[in-house]
Amino acid sequence: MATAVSCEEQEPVTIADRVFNQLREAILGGKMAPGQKISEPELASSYGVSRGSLREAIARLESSNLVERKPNVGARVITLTIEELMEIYHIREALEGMAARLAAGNMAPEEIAELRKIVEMQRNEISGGNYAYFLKEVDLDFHFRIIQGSRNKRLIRLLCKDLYDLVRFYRVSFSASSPRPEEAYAEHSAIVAAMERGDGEMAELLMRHHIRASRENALQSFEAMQGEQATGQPARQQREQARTSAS
Amino acid sequence: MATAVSCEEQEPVTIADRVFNQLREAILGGKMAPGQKISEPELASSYGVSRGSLREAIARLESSNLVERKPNVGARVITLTIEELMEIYHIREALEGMAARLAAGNMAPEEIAELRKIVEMQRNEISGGNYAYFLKEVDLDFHFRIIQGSRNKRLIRLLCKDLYDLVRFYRVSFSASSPRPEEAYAEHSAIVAAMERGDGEMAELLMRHHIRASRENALQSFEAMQGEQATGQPARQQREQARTSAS
DNA sequence: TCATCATCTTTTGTCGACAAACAGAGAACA
DNA sequence: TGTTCTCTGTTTGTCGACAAAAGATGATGA
Repeated sequence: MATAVSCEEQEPVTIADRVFNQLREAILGGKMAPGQKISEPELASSYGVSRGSLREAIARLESSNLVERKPNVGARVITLTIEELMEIYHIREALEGMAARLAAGNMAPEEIAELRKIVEMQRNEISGGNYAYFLKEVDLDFHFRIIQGSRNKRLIRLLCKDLYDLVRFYRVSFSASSPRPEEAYAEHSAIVAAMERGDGEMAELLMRHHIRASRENALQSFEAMQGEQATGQPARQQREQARTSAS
Repeated sequence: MATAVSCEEQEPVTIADRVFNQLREAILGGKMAPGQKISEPELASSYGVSRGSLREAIARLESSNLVERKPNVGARVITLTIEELMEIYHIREALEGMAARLAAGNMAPEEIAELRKIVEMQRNEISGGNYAYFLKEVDLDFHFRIIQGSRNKRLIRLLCKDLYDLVRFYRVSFSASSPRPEEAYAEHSAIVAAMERGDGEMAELLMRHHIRASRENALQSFEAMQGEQATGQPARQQREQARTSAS
């Protein structure tokens, strides 16, 4: 069973495609700081392409909400505020709730069985005390599979292509969302249970509860971080701590 | 009181902006048929701009989901199938439901009072037997104001900029969504009543019910249209009938 | 007559160059 | 000393031209 279903990113066929992917990875990987200016001539020579191709790549980054462009001024990597992150969580709550409802009616029993396996894998990792990177991947896999299970192509594109890039970017720039793996496991398990019964309405309610809890948790850990930063404690330590977390 | 709040479209500052707006209007206005090929040289000379600017406009149309582009092949105006329209309705149900919930908590009492006025205006139009274009505008205004009332900028952009263009395009290409103004009025009124009580949860439920009813209605009228087309009756007549409808 | 292949035309992707707009440094003035 | 204006350097927006790829057309063979 392949973990990291992710969302299929078609491989680049044109130069602008390749540059877009590279820039996207650079931003999501933290190699470009939030708010950083994007200089067209500089990047063009850096990637060895012309400015035209680079501009097309930037246009696609803009439509992915990863950069902001102002006319006659240029493009900058976005800077996510905590308010915008809360906005994204509200949208995720609505959309992934709908995705869970649809998935409960559309996923084949075998697919739901795989979902159950993923959740149990998550439990084993937790009981082994493993709060590491792998756990976060499994968590993403869980959410992605349900989204795919909705069979709603536009919903899939909206969540995977537009919103989850922002979620990843947030994790990089804030290095946040503190660990609550036990709660996440219990909530995931309940969602799968509802889907196993074919209860789409309940699956939606549980998914919305799950994401709402994530949002409140993210807000609290952000405010705690702000407080500690104000006291002069270096933020580095919390970041290291938060890095080993899931959902 | 200004009707047609619409969503603020900033006026063009650059040439690509202007061409984008013109093309967008052409597509939404039905001047470009669904599935029509977009020839870059032809359109460039037609609008009197270079191919580079036109390509940027097309890229923005693509990010608005109004055209589809294949590498080395070109761009075509999208063709909405009934399945895709149903997908959009599901997304609207989730997102506008959330918008109504948030709006109930965030809109000022005066704003809600204006909303009530809009709904009553709708009732007067209906009792006057006026099922015309104006009624559809009022309906859009109602939905837009609630979306704006959510105060969630990303949600606003998502619904206004991405989804509602598609809804408009659907109305043009299918000329559909049959009239059910009385039901729409009752549902709108109930939504506002919930907001007047500050009951966000109920506002969400009612909004979701409203959009779900619209979806089922659209599906039924589509199937009826298909059936009548199969019997040989010209579709023109139904289109004329459907044109004088709301939500 | 139909299928297949070669050739040609059209269209897209890519590139470099020019003009307009913005940003910053330095000078002039209150 | 602080503010404003100007000048200059850089960056963005726009354009036309070239190369590669897709699609169309006609020719050839079964």
